[in-house]
Amino acid sequence: MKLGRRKVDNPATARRILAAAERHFAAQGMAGARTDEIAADAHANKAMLYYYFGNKRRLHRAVLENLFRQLSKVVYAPPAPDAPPRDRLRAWVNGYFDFLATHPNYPRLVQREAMDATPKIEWIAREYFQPFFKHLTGLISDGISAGEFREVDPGQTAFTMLGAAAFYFASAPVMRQIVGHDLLAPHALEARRLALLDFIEHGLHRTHPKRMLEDPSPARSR
Amino acid sequence: MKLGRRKVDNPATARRILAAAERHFAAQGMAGARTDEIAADAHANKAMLYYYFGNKRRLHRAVLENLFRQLSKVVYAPPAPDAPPRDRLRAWVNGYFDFLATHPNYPRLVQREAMDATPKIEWIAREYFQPFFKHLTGLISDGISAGEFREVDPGQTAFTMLGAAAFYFASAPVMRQIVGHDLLAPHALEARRLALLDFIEHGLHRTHPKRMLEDPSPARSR
DNA sequence: TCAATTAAACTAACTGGTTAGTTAAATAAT
DNA sequence: ATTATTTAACTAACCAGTTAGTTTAATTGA
Repeated sequence: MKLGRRKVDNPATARRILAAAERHFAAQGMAGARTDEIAADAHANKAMLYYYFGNKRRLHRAVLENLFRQLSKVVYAPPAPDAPPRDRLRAWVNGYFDFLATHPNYPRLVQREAMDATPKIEWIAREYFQPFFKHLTGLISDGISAGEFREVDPGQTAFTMLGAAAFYFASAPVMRQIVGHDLLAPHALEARRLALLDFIEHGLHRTHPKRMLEDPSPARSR
Repeated sequence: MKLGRRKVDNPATARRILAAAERHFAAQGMAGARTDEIAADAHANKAMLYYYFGNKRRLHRAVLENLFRQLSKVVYAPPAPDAPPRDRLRAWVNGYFDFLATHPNYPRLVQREAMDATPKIEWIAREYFQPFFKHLTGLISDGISAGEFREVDPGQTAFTMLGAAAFYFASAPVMRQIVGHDLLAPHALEARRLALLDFIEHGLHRTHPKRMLEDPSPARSR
């Protein structure tokens, strides 16, 4: 009789713990993060972590699910279902980019999971990565069918796009030391967005219209 | 003056430990890897790990330096110093790709370090990442100056290229579950190489000559 | 040639600090 | 009054690092 009666919905303590755990898991990884430090960072007693989340692994999972849920809302929303593939793909990239920019912990958390060979996180692949990936390849396929994109391999192109986007954010901590400025600063982010869209534009499209850079999209959140 | 048993410079045990540590650090991270498991995997007594490498952190550092040394040999070698930038960049991409393909632990090890915000690994950035990055941006700048490439931002383009290459390899463990086949299998790697070169070609060059896909490069190792 | 010598290479068992997870009791909320 | 929330103190396991001693092999000297 496991009654999952926990009112884990709202309590401020649970939210503080979740936020602190997100930071620590992103920075140190699941194995490197310390429950004592998470609790201290959340201004909570360590026992609260177990009271609300059971154990370290389930806390980690809760962090991931919380982020995936937020991402799903943003990235699957069709801003203009009947718009040309070119615009729909650009809107998707902008949406994904905005999410990465506003959730700086996400790329590192996910990259860490993606590098883990253990099948213990198989649910992540099935539940989130797979639909996410299929959605992107679908957008690319649509563009090819419509004759707007070159006849690239959608899967390969999806890898390239995801890598180009995720690597920038995941590597930001070290790259700061290399390029000498903060990659996550607002103006750096806008430069990255434009460069990304520009490169995709030229790599993917048969023709290179100027409009992709003008950015009049209704999908942009900011 | 000389007495006793002669010291052999690179004992088999030390090499076995280094190889096992590379696998474990890549798969589990520095914090997640267990010294007992590394020693067992290397068929060595755990004390040998400390005998040869001092402690866990120095073993980890030795793993990284060993790989960086190998990479440096491959990726800075100018196959044809006076060749056109287009060819030099393609040779560079091929060399880097070959290194990633033949050293599957490297991308995950490096990505893990890149995500760490701690300045304890500042030597990596200064000693290896910085020259590596500068070299790539230099190649791109040369191509722009020569009028062969579009006037892109070299730094942004380097991020895109590195991300597109590294993400594929670093994410291979999970992506296998998503796309249903092994991304590191020989035919998958060749497909990835071609897709990468093709996308860079179209994203970077002013014109899109067919020859980039023919691959008659002398820089290819296989 | 062959034992004595010396340093390198190795092993099994141990240690102590760290860390995930628990408990029992107190307080706040309904 | 009963349940939800919070706390300090506790415990058991884990795990990096050590130690004390053994084996192997190169070198020396008679």
